[in-house]
Amino acid sequence: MEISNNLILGDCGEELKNIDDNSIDLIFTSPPYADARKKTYGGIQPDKYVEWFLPKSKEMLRVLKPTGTFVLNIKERVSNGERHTYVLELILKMREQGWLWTEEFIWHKKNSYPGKWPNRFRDSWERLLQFNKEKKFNMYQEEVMVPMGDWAKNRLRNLSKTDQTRDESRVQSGFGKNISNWLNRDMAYPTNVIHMATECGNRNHSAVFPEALPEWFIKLFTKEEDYVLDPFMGSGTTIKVAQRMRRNSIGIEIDESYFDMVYKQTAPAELFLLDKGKQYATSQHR
Amino acid sequence: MEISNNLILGDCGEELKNIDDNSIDLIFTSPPYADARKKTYGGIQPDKYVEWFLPKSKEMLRVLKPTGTFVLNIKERVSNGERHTYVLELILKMREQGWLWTEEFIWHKKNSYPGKWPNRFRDSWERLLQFNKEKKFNMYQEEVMVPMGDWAKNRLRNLSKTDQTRDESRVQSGFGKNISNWLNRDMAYPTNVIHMATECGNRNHSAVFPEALPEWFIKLFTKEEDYVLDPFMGSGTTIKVAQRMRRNSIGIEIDESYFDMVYKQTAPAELFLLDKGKQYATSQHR
DNA sequence: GTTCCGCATGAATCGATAG
DNA sequence: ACTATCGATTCATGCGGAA
Repeated sequence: MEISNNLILGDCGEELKNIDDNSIDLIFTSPPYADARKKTYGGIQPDKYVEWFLPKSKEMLRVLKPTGTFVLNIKERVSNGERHTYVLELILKMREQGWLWTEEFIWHKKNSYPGKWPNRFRDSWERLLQFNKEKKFNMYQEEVMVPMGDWAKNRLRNLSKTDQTRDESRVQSGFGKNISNWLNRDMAYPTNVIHMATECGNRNHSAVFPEALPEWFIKLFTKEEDYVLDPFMGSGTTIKVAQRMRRNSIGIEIDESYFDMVYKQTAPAELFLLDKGKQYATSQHR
Repeated sequence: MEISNNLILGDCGEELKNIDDNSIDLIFTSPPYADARKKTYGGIQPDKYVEWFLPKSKEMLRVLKPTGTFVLNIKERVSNGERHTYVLELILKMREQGWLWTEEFIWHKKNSYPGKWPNRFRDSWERLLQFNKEKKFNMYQEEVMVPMGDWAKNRLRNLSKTDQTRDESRVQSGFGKNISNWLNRDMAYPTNVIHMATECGNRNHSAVFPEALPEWFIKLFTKEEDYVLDPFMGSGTTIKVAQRMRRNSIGIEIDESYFDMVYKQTAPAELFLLDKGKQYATSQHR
């Protein structure tokens, strides 16, 4: 089966109109936050954010399948000493558009931006708002199961301290393999709090979220050959992960340099054939 | 200096009116959630929650000192497959009342309520909404500093393995003191995500939150002899912690059996004298 | 092949300074 | 007075070079 990767240069408010009704299984996106990324985006004023976003979310509602899910990564900025309320207002307005506000996941960023202020600590979480079109939607919970609670830690604690310290390599080699076998038998469902560090800027492409974040939601809400859309593609993290996971993907980006970067980085089919031994289609670019 | 502990039986909407303007340093409370605790609070309907709460928050605004803080522990319930929006609406309405929505802390509940649903994971976080009266408020950040990241681990790793394993008692006695000195110099400020397990319900009164939660905010926003108010006292966790920390406290509770329980459990002054060797006043009950 | 240390780098926020 | 820009603050992370 061919997997397509469709990259579109343009404003998603316009480009979304060319996408069919009820054709997308998962929309995962992180729109530019108000006043952030000024250089690449226009730097939307916090007070204008809702009216800027609503026409786009209306189109997203149209293109999403009834069984599909929209996951919106967003966080309000501090404005004049207060958290701005545009995200709250956005949720209320999107419900009026017809969206169901199913859940709010928390992304806990362990390595948040440093800094010190007299009246505030560092902000180390972001919202992952889950919206749906219908009450019944596709969710594949088993795909994101995790090793159970403190199980591993407890087992390790029971080993003598000497064993732990004297030969650390054990844990990473043969001994570790045993552990991972046991782990498979003791998996639990995750919660709505996701712990993930942001990727550090040492690599060239500094993405705003780590690949593991879209990967988690793609696993949870789609299966292979489903359609994933990111209307604010940016550095293309969501799209690249979707392609790697054999999901059809559509990415829209208004900034040409971002678009070109993703276009170049999108792996040609040959690489996938070598890496995975599976058959992939050549990426479709426009 | 005498520390008072004032317990009031009644509806906080009424009883708050007897409290002086600008007299409270910290309001920390967890109001009955919509539809929860039906027996004691009549089970406020989600759709009526905001209008039920607003008159009370108006009085809280009046009694809070300009330098004071209101921390509201709340989480919206699932209603008809969606997260209900009453918390969002409450924030917007409270801002119209004059409150500043300074920050939203996340309480990550490590051991959240178990359960499995087809379209939803376990809910393991709650909101801790920080409201203020003025942009400038009292905040004692140093009081809640935490050991810095992997610093301790790295330093410990540098010690010879033998020292770590051969004589553990060292770490806990003289040797340990050196370490804790270093730690004091290498503390970091916390973030706005608070990791805390809920207390297991072994004790009779199943408290809504662990003592460490109000303790953290009492440390952060008050000093000794300041005034702490909990208008929805419930099992009295906030009040008991405040008293232990030498803060004056006022607790209001509408349910008589809750009230009686806290009244009986509030430690008499003699116990505190023995425990701490400091002078405490006899608790004032009304 | 390891492990270790040094270093640059952020979806940030405040307060002061400048227009 | 109100907005725009800038410096100072701070810490988890992962890369590269060194031992």
